[in-house]
Amino acid sequence: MSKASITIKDIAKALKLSHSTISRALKDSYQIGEETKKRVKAYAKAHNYHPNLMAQGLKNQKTRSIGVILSSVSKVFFAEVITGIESVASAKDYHVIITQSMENFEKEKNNLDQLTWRSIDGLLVSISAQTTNFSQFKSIQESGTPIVFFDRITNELETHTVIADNHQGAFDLTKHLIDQGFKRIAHITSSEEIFTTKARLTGYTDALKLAGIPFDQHLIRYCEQGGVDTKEVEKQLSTLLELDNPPDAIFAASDLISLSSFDYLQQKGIKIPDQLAFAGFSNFSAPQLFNPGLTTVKQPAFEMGKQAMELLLELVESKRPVTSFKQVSIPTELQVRKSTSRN
Amino acid sequence: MSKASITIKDIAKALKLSHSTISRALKDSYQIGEETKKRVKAYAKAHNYHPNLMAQGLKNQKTRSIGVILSSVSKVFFAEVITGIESVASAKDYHVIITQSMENFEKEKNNLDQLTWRSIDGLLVSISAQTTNFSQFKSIQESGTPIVFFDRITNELETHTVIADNHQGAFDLTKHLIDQGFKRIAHITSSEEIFTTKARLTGYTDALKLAGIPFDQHLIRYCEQGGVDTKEVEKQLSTLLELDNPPDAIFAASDLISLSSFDYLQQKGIKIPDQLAFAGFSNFSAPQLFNPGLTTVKQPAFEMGKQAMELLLELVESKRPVTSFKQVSIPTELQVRKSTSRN
DNA sequence: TTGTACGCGTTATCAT
DNA sequence: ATGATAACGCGTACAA
Repeated sequence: MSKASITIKDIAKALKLSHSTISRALKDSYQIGEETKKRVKAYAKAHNYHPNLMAQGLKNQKTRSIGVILSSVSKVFFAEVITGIESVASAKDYHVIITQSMENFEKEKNNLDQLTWRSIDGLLVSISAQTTNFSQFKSIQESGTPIVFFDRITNELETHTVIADNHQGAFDLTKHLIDQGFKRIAHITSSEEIFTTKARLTGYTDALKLAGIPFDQHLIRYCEQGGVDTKEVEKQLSTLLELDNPPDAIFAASDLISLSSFDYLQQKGIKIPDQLAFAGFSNFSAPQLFNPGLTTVKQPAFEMGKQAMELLLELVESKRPVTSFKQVSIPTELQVRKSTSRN
Repeated sequence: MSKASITIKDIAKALKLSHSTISRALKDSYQIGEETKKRVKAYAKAHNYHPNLMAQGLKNQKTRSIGVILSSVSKVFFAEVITGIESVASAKDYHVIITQSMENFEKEKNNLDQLTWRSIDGLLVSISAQTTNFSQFKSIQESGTPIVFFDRITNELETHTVIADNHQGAFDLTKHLIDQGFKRIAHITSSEEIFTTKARLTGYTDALKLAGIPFDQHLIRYCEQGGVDTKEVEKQLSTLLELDNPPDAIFAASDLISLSSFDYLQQKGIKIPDQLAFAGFSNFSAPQLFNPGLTTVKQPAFEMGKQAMELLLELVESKRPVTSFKQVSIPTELQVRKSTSRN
């Protein structure tokens, strides 16, 4: 158990100074002589001194830890977001506690409780598909812990937000389908409530409008659980396929939904894109290897994580209360492949 | 900044007891009367008391945090491992600090330094493809911080290890290929040094031996960087394809290598499985959607993370030094799909 | 059965 | 320019 780590007191003894002098010298206090500073710093470096984070935290009421709530690390999108977050965190000596809500409101609440009593300095959240009540987030914010929302955001709280440009991504993809000659484009998406759903839906409708294609409510299918349950997606899909006037193209709104849908269509023996075109929002690592290659809208995951973390640390480290907030929106990237090509 | 969190002192004042009595009552000390215990606990619960982790840590020289080093969270395998780790951690009130080595020895060293001076209670490691020097791990272990290795392990340190049964997985896959009638099976794998490489290679050779197929050194190709660099994989592949007597099947040893290889073969217009069969170790979320569906050996990622964390916490929480160590090996799962079917 | 006093490593407020 | 001392919240040896 004996960590060989050295403390300020050790340095004080060795250099025959008081521990407060050491502390000040290490923080470059103006009250300490240059001579002493040098001696202290040299000794500290030589003996690989690092401040004890718990002692610092106890004193300053800061933990230098940031909580993150997202739906699941197994989604490539979030894995990349985490990498973005970490890149900022490690540079600024914060550490990151990641929790997964699995799209479940209760789990999200538990994570929130856990993180709260661990007394994190700040919180980064992509809200779950089930969440409609934000009182807990609000009370955390009011108690002084800054929150930044990313990906799945809300306007129930005033704070920084970071999203992919969902509207533009959905617009681009829909327009691409229209340009390919598809006319009945179905949109299978997540819970109606959440932010991304709305943004993507308007991107979709705007593209239709621009092309003069009438909007058909029957072509919009919601998955309340965001597609965690495969059955849910399959049900919506089969509803679509059984329409009197079925779609000729499908636009899936997320990784999970894309996956389940694509799988289901394959199983049903439906030929893509000949019988039905298919595309979706997705950050799969290898959509080109699918059968056929999958047209995707890719979200700038790393960049989103990075920027969200930067904004959060701004709030955390700000001396005075921040009152003006940024709504960052980062462009998506349309990658066209075989699954949407009209022969 | 004012967290509304309540402390032991607050409870003491409210109940007109000393703070040490409160502390003891909350830990069910035998020296405290049942009556008092009840009152204290009731009050604590009612006011949502939680011990301040930093104060506890400072006192006990424990952080209740566990460091993790792995190559990249963007690999589905590791994402699932993390979920397994977290499932144990959150149940036991530990938190997990995840760092990524990106298969780079220097980064691994930095992560190790970072984690060390954060004074973690234990360390979970899948070593990078480049690592050949274990002195830093050794000194951490000697200084009293327990380490458990998983996935990429080493026998340079004495400790618990958790792996997938790489030998069996490689054996099963190779045998499957042989049963399908393939005779020249190439194996494209990671750095020659690392543990998993060796285990998979012997699984491969054992299957060949059993079938009476001669071993051909030319069919074994190593990627020193573990496939982070696509070019590296492509080079090894093209070497294989240009052999006088080229392979009729390829067995890739990892996610990354599978991906790069499969992609390259597609680009070259090589028909799988007709011209060349293909299979690999991989935890892709949807190998069935590939073109063609990919035969894979899947590693029990969640289970590995879970067991590794459980073993680590055993060490961390053990009162007396542990001297006997477990080498856990968890079965892999062969999933046969089109990419290895002989017509 | 309960209270007092001290220490964990650091920082801040005094004083010198 | 430097030192002594208190405080952050908790746990525990020692007293009572």
